[in-house]
Amino acid sequence: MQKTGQPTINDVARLAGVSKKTVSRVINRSPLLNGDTRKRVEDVIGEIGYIPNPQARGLALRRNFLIGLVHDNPNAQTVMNVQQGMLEALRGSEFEMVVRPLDRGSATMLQDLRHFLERQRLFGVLLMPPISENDSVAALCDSIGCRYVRMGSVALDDTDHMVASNDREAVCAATDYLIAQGHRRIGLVGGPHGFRSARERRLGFEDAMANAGIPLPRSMIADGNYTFDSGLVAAERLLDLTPRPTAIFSSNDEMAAGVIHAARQRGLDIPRDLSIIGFDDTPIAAHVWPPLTTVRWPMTSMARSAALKLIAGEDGMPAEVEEPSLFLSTLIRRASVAPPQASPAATAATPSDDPS
Amino acid sequence: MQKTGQPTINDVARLAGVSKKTVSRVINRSPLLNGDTRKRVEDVIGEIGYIPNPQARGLALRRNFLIGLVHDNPNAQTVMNVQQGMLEALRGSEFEMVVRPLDRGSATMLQDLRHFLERQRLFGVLLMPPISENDSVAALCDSIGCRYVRMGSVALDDTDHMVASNDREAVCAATDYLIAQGHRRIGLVGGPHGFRSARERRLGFEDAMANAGIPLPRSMIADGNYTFDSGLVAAERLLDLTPRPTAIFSSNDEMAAGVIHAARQRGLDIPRDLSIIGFDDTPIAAHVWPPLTTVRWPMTSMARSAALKLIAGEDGMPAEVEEPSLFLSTLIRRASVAPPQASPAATAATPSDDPS
DNA sequence: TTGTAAGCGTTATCAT
DNA sequence: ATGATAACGCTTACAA
Repeated sequence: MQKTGQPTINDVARLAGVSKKTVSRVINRSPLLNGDTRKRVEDVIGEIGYIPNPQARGLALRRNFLIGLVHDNPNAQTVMNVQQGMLEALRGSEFEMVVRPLDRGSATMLQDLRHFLERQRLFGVLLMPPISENDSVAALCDSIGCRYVRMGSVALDDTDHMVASNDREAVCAATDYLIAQGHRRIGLVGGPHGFRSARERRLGFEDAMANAGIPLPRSMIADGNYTFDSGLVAAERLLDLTPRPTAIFSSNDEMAAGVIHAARQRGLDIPRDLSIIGFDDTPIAAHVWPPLTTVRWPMTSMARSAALKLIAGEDGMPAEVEEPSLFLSTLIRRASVAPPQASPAATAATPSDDPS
Repeated sequence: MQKTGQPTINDVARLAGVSKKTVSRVINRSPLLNGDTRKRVEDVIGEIGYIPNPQARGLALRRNFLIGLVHDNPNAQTVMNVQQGMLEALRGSEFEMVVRPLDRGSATMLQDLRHFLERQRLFGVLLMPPISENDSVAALCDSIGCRYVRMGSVALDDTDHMVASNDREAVCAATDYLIAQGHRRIGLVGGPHGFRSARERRLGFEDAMANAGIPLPRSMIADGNYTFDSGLVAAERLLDLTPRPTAIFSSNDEMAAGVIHAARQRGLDIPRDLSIIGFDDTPIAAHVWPPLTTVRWPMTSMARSAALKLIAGEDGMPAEVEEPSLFLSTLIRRASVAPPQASPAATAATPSDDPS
């Protein structure tokens, strides 16, 4: 035992009457080792509670046991779910997770990231959207020799470097559901320009409307920036229309909460006067009144797979993990959707496929 | 430059025509150094983009540049705010943050933590509530020689080892506000047993009622476990009372959201028929309908101070940072509180201090 | 003010 | 199958 309290490999070697290297072999599960010696060493290790020092190990191996999580503060719940997924994958491995928020807007963002990566010499990083959508970020990781996996709402890279959800199809299906309920005048509260997710969700919405042969005037689309307030403002614009929409798809839950507020401020009843669907299935969706029908994407599983891709071949993990790259979202039906009211000017087009 | 690509201290030394040690002195800002030499070395460092290797540094210094965040998944927003505060404090320093969720319920929780700390040899940890309330956790850190700072809703330790909010007083003030509005029949949705925060908040509530001379029958208190559903159930119990409460203080926002749902399901209007106050000021508070009056505690600032305490004296930080240990919460007044309706059986006591 | 030698705890190389 | 020896990149003695 050294003064630091923690026993070192030398202590083990001395006590077991072998060389450091032998102990090292035991630690690293070298196959060419006498069963006896191994046993003896393992016993000593157990007795004195020896734990290899990751710093020394990392130095000798010229590598590092840290995995970075790089994000640009999307909503808190998403980040937490991703952290949880990563940690699940890393659990039991020798890797730890270090978190690095970045300011997407900042001019020095790329520099900051480079500094971080070069300084810490991270083993790899998990890139969360929307930063993950930035190709130069991925290129930077590559050039520095830092592994990476990107999370996105659409395939952003080859399967070894990304996990993706199918936002476009999921929104299309959600909109189909609205249409199946009898809605024709459906508004879209879109996400911010430059966000791939916003684009995919909008495309999905347009797909559904086009498939149903419903014209989609530009006025039925109002963009927000994924915040509550922007959702409220966008909804006001939409609800000012005459005739006003009977349903609104919001590109995330937080904006959907804003839509609900806007509707409520006008005395509109949800879902009687207005149906609403959100996206993300954050806790807010279930806690809002009425509970919000929304699209759930498997962020935790995606993060877990992403992390597993990162450490594939390391630390006893199978060299070629075949983790999935594409993940499916599902529509969570709650109470914010109902067939449209038979109000004047409503069923202008086809009074057909009107369920229940 | 080595094969790894990154230049090392040797490269700098060679290029600058000095010894490693001199470069080391430059890096560590040693005072006894010829200005010329320093300049020359610094130039070389800048030119080749040398960055000291934290692993090697840590090994030589027998220390580590990682700060742990240990938590037991309270709500996501709280964890995110704390992470943000920590990161603000660590920004620009050589420290990184590694996150470690723990399962408070698990029998092996203490062992898990010990393993984590011994393996990683963390420089220090920030303990979030409710794990921070566990004295054996702090004792464990101590015994391992890992610095720690605890976050809590009341002073849990000496000022070097904790940051605390004043939950009791804050809840007392919030309840006073309800009383000042004219409420007399006020219910409490309490937090789970074993949580210090739950206890403090309840005490604050009782303080206010006692100060106002309002009797507080046991039936006016229903405990939940800080979740939406438990808040809903607790509220149902309270609202079943005859006469029913005209106001409810909920020990956190998530349960308050459950209270709102319960009230709405009975056709009660908020705040006309029922006033509600929550605690935490999570995003949910502002996004619920009506916007929730709630108590905000400065978690980000607390986390920042906690992290600064942790690294006091290190990395160029002043040796004796006098970071505050006690933090004040504030009541955020929104739309969920109003004077009680003049309904039958209501103003039994004093029809006095009735504002607005 | 600067350099030399030794060491931090581990692994790779090359013997034996 | 096992062990000396030299790294890994940096810092602390201790000299000069």
